[in-house]
Amino acid sequence: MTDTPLKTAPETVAELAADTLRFDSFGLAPEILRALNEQGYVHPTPIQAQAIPVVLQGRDVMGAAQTGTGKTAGFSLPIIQLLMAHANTSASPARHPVRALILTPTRELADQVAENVKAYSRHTALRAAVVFGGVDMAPQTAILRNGVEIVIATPGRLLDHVAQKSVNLSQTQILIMDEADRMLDMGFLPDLQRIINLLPKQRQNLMFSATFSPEIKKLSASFLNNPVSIEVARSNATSENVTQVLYKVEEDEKRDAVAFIIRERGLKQVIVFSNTKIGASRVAVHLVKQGIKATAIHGDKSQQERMAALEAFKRGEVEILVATDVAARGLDISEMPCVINFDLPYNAEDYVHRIGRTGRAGAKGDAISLHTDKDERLLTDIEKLIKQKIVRLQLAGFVATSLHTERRPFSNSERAGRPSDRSERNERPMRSYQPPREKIDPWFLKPYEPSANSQATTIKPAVKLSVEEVKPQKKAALLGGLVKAS
DNA sequence: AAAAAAC
Repeated sequence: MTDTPLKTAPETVAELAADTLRFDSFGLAPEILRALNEQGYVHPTPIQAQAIPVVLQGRDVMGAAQTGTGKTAGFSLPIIQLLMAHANTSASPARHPVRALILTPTRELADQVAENVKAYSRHTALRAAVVFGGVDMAPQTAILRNGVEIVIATPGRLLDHVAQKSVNLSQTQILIMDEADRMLDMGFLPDLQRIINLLPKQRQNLMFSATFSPEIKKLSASFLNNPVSIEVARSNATSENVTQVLYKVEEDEKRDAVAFIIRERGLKQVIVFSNTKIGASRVAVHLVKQGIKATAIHGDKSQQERMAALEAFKRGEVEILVATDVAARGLDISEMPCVINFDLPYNAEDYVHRIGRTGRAGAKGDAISLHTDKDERLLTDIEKLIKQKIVRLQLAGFVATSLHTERRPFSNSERAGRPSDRSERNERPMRSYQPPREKIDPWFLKPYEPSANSQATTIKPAVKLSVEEVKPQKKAALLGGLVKAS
């Protein structure tokens, strides 16, 4: 499925090992290998190479892996194998006990994991069902009552089915918690605890998390039994394939800035992240008004609308998906060349997740974030977490230039003495800014000079731009902010 | 502070 990344040159020992390995060297059943063959998969990814043998041994696993690493296949292939190998050992097969349970934090992710599991198990007798809220319960109930071995679920709806007695978890041998850090963030712990109380004490546990916070370590210590740690990417690290930049704008310029960036770079298949549901909707509306094919996806939309938006985006009918953090994790959408943070996320970890939507599977990606004066603290948190400084650039036509009374970029001399606060300038923001259509290059960059050992030095802009020196005092101010951070 | 997830 789209879950398995393309191969790139091996870099780590694990990757080297994975390169010489083939799926048929794990002792997987012919039915599974056949499904893999049909999809053209021969070599496992690093996390698959590490996870498959360990899961097959029946060990608990704590996996630190971002999406796009082949994580889903990493756990679903061996659990399919385990369930096949120990088929029908249940004393009461008529009761159709669920034998493996996969929990995810969002409905879309549940759906996606289910699609993968179904594809990998299609030649086996195993049945899988996906269960999440926002849609009619009756069809789910019917499938569950008919009997399934594997359930993929969001916690709330699963507990609903438990209350209705349409699902029996008393003989579940394997529990998989996907995106466990997200589940904690979202306050799923009580539901998680309730579900775990329904499971047999003796079972195999697999927990996956993109980041490795103290809370996750605590959860792992309480739910996992002597787990094997599997780590592919450096934890809390962002992909080296992703070029990260920051553009400073004023709050009321953000929507225009996003439209501008999309148009100027000719971006297609971009996720724009907003911190709020209302913000996401507004940005989408604004982009549509500017003739950009955009739509919003967030938790206030019906499940039908959410699925339709995602489908339209995957098909390319919608080019810009404006999303809340509902889409930050897990969703595997191919060909994501760029992610834009309309707002910087409140949690630094969410930054990692959001920009993890691009630069997948060895491809290059751009992560563009807008920030305002108020975001300095968030920025220092983010830079601390990812252990690198993000290059700060300025966006022509914004902050200091043509959004205002004059519809052209300010000259250097004009810009130099200009107060940054709009009220001081006694100016009214322009409501709908139309970037110049002609071939006036509206971009300029003020490269922020990173500290000597910063990784940001390797970052190059994605578009050709003219470069201008940063004023010494401004540079000092920027540096000052960063020095305090580290 | 806000997002997500059950009716």
